[in-house]
Amino acid sequence: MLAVMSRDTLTADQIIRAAIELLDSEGLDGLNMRSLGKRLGSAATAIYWHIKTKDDLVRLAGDAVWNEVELPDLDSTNWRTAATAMATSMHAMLARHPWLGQAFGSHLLYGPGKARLDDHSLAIYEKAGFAAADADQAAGTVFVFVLGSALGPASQVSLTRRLGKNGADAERLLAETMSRAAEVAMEFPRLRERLDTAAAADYAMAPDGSFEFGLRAILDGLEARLAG
Amino acid sequence: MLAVMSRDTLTADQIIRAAIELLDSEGLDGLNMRSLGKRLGSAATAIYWHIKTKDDLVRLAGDAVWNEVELPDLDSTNWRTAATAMATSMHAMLARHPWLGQAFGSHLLYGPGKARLDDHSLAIYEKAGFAAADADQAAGTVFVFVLGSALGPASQVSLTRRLGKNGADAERLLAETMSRAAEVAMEFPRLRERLDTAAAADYAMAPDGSFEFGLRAILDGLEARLAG
DNA sequence: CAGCATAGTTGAACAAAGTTCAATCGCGCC
DNA sequence: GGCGCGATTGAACTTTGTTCAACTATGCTG
Repeated sequence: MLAVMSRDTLTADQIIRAAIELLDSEGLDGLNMRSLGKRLGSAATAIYWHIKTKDDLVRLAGDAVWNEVELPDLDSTNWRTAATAMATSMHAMLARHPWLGQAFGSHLLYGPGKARLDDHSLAIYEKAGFAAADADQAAGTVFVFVLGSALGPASQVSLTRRLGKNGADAERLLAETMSRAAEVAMEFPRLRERLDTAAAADYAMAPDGSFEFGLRAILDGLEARLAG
Repeated sequence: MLAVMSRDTLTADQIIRAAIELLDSEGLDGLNMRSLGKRLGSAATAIYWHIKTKDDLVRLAGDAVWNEVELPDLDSTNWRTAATAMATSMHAMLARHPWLGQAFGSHLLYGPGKARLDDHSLAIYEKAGFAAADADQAAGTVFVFVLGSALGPASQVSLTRRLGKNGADAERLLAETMSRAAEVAMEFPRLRERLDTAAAADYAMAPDGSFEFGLRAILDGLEARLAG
């Protein structure tokens, strides 16, 4: 039945796990087959026996990490607590795997992992009292917000890597980029005002606590619709 | 003063405009220096006289398209109408340039175009009555939602191009991908239910009207916070 | 136990794409 | 007419995804 291999042989799971590690540390464009092969202790081309293309690998890795999102129990909590917990867990997952946001913009990730998520989040909004079609859209709204929130950090990882590649000090160049952004912002009254108070460079990214703020606002809006 | 060139010579503006056209039709990974050169009627390497790197070009193109977003007049409308108009205009812009969502996840776009947008959107939420810090977060929430909404379509463009590259019929392969997604969804009760009613393949993307739905919910939530 | 089929690996090699560089071109100016 | 410099060119180098033919080792079958 199960063929037991004595030889040290690769498996798709092993490859996917290693790919996720590389993606986490190097970003979406830091993943390449040769260094992945090295990490696996085999030739880069051995991977192709198990996985069709790099795009496929990204899709598989992308779908795998959705499984890290915790699905709140719906029986013991009200919908809003559940919705908050799930969005927060997804947010945390995206912080661990910033490349997923990017991948979502280019690889059309849809597999069992994402389906598991979608199903549960629909359950939450149906429990809240939304009709099927509205539950769809409510879930989509939260999903899109959480995903969008991950793009800024993803950008930073990607950029740091790209800048650091050509020998130069990555941190310094990133800081430079940020300060150029600040310079641009200086020309606008409201942005300038912010630069005085807050850390200038952080402006391009989302300010602290903005995820919680946004999530609360969205759920408030959804809740209001239920009441109305 | 102004050096007038008789010879047909490239300008950065020309290059950026051509790059935007290519990006629109081919997606972020469809842009390459050689075909851009061809479109400009010059060697690919001539571009490097005017622009440092391809990454820079993407940043410049990305910042340029922000300028297509219309800034509503704040004196003649209430904040909510203005916020809706601006978000809708940005949504439309992203539909014209789906690659911008992707670029935002990898190139840390911040320039005059984006600053112009940020400034105006802060003005809207300050007018609404938010204190400076809250206006920041309110603006960020809407921004992230609109940006996130663009990732699905971007993904589709990117994928279509990638799939169509190797000779195969892009549409057919995309349909196949979608139906495989539908197959996965079949294993989950709530998703299956939707596949019965709606067009199955569209599920992975945002359903129709979900942008308007989400935007309304977010603004409802923000408005409630002002009242409370 | 010999030999064979087959799963799995390897390194060479190709193609696409970003970028560098030395050579050159052509325009305006002395 | 020749010089300088802004701008262009094509060749070439590098990185990276992928293919392919050769090879290896493992389990199976006679």
